[in-house]
Amino acid sequence: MGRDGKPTRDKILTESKALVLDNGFSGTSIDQILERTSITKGAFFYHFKSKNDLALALIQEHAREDKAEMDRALEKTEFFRDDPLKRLLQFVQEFIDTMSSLQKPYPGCLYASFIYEAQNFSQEINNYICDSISIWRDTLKILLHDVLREYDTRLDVDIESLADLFKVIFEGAFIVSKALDEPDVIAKQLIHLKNYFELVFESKK
Amino acid sequence: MGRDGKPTRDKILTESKALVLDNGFSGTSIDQILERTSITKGAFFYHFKSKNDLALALIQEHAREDKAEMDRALEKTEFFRDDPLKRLLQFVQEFIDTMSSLQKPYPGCLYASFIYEAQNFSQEINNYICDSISIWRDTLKILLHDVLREYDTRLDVDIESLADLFKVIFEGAFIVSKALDEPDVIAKQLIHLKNYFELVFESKK
DNA sequence: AATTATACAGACTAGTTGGTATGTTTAAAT
DNA sequence: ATTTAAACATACCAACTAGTCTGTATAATT
Repeated sequence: MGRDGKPTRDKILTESKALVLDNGFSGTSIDQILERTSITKGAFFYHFKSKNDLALALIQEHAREDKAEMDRALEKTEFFRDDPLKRLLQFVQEFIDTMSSLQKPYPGCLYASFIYEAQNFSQEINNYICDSISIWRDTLKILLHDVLREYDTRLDVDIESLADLFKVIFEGAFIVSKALDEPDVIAKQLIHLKNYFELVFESKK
Repeated sequence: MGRDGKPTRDKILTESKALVLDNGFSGTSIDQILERTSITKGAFFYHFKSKNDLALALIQEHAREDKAEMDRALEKTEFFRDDPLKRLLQFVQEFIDTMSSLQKPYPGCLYASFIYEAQNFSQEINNYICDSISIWRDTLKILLHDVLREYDTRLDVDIESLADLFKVIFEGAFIVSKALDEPDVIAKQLIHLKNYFELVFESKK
């Protein structure tokens, strides 16, 4: 009954995400999206009942991919579970590897883009962003507490904010990388995060 | 000849900056600005020949204040010039102090806001942002090289990216702070930067 | 007091915006 | 072959957008 709409919907999401990261959500018109996807208004409003509905779908999709990347890195580092610090360091290294082969600056993060025009969005969307970033905090907190069971810290550190530091550096690096048009900023900043982890923890005597 | 227009112009800049940080630049209409400032279209377009002209003025003004804060912190830490590490740490501490008394999340940074809709702006504006962030890099590089003359590093660090880390953490902390609606994120993240500086440098033997 | 340039007020416009209404095509199920 | 619902296409609209135009108030200068 009718043809398959998923490719169209996916195309809309992919192209509009790219447009939003360049122009902002308010700065991206539906007509622009239609041009990039070579579809028409009828098709667009068949898949999304409003522009705000597209925003919600964009964030949900981004949150899905975001969490998937986190889980992938978690799985790949399970091998080091016996040494929680090694695991933590390798966890960061996974993202260094991903980010060190960029030719152009990373297009950026939808969370950040949306946060800087948060008043245009429904509370539902803003909650979604809040929850998604909290997941990183909670996950990193677990990894850090595992480390603390076997390591001391060379100075007093607040673990919750140390968990946040991961996303903080990512988001900040995106912005500086885009501003300076230097793709390698992101990987280089993540190396400093890894350095900090290496320096702040020491084996219990 | 005619009355003083500076208060009006300043009011436009102040209110539109606040609006832009909440709604994005494209998401902020001139009518919104008129409502917030209680002026009329005639007054607005007397002071700014176009909306893009306002964008340029906003960035220039923000860059001015941004640099002023940096210079203020530099001056306040000149006292520690004999110990470059102490000076660097105190430099960071100055911003920790400023950011630790926030009741609401810091409204954010115009550079970041603009970067996420960069395609809507002229090259002149984007260059302005690039130059402004480069100033932080260059200034921190000087402070760091001063440190390196009297200290060793506990592990290999790239100085240029270490200089960038300052703005990276600031920008990232703004976003996470806004997303989670937690004002204290910024100061806490800056403390980690200070920690990192403390840990990475050690006195030459 | 008259002049003059500055600083603003407010009605107006052409183009763009998100969104709708109605019709048409597609392809699986009967 | 016919039906049927999903997947589009296209013309259209009201509201909003940035920007203009013409007129008026203000205050220092002559």
